[in-house]
Amino acid sequence: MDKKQIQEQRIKGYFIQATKEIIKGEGIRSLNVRNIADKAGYSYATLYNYFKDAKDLIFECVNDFQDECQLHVNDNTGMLPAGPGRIKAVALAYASYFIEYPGIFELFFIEKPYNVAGKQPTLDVIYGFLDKLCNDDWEYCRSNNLFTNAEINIKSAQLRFNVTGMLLLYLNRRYITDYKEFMNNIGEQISAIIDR
Amino acid sequence: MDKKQIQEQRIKGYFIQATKEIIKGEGIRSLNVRNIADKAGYSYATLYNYFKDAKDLIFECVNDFQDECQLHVNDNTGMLPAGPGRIKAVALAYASYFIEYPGIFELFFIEKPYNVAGKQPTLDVIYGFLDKLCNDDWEYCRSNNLFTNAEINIKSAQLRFNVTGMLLLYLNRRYITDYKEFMNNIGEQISAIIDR
DNA sequence: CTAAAATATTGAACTTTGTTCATTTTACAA
DNA sequence: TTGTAAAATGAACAAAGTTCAATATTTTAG
Repeated sequence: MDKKQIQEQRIKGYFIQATKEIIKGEGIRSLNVRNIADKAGYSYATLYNYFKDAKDLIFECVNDFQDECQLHVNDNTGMLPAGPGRIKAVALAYASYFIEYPGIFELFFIEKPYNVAGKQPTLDVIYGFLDKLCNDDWEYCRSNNLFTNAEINIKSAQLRFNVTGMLLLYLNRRYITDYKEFMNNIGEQISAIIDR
Repeated sequence: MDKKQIQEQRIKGYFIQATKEIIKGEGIRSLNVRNIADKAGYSYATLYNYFKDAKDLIFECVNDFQDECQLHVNDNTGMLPAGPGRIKAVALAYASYFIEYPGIFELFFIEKPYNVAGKQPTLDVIYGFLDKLCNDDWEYCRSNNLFTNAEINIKSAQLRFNVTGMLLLYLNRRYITDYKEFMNNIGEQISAIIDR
């Protein structure tokens, strides 16, 4: 029965791939079961043989997007030396990823899964994602006594909440400015947090 | 033609009142033109004689909710002396308002109006709302040399972004904790910002 | 006061989207 | 080759936003 599982995973993959393309292209708002299925080369009804519902399918994309975001961050910060400077660069790269793909921000932070219990692990990793990206650098700061444990706890939390809030306000047009100015502002905020 | 305008405003008011009740009660997700019209005592089609579309109607609620939130904040902080201590209390009361009415947070920060140009003034006042609530206290800090202008700019921005981010993560279940613990955490964050 | 004109209200109907299910198609083992 | 299990599918339904022609009400002119 192993063949069956391979085939099932492959077809799930087609739907997930189609969903990811639409989220990255037109965004989450123009996502619907019919255009997902079209792009995957199946009928919309077939989708329900592989996923409980549409929410279930789109939350399957979270892990892939996290991997992709991590790559983007590594590409932009991997050459920097560990420490506070790289934390700033990581946070900036993290923000720029979501600005490039607003639909992914919506999926990560705004979309509500119907069945919260089943999706809780996914929601947890979203919450801790930026911390995970900075983990090595926080460890570096700790072991080199650049910050105390208490400082690290405060700073990492401030980074997480501040960046999330800025992105929400910017992407939802409550915070009107252009990209360049926004990146300057978020850089200032990040520096204010890290540099004390 | 003044009578006409009074009548039109009155009927718009019935729809707005109905919408506000549903947002505060069942939340934005169970809001639809048919249950709004039912509660207002009209047909759903009548709604379109008074509002361009459903988005237009629900954004009309923003001002009323801001007034209500301001009252809530004043009730909880009006007796305190102006200054940094009251800024903390205002930010906490502001957060507690949105926690009591998650639907109002969604309306303020997540809901997207189709016609962004027409709604931009509303979006601007949402962005500056917390700053407005704290305005007297920031002025107090400035004139008493408790903080420099630069500090006030940084701190007010940090407060705005940090509180918005925490509320988003908490209300959308990325940040799993109970109400009491959350209020402790947000108090710590606010203190870290204000107390330097 | 009445009839015509203007205005307001309304349900029917259309669109879009998510979902279910009975039916058809396909794959495969005997 | 054929019978059966699995997979794929379109028809159909529900919920929601929106439009519009028809109906009801109000206002106005004679």
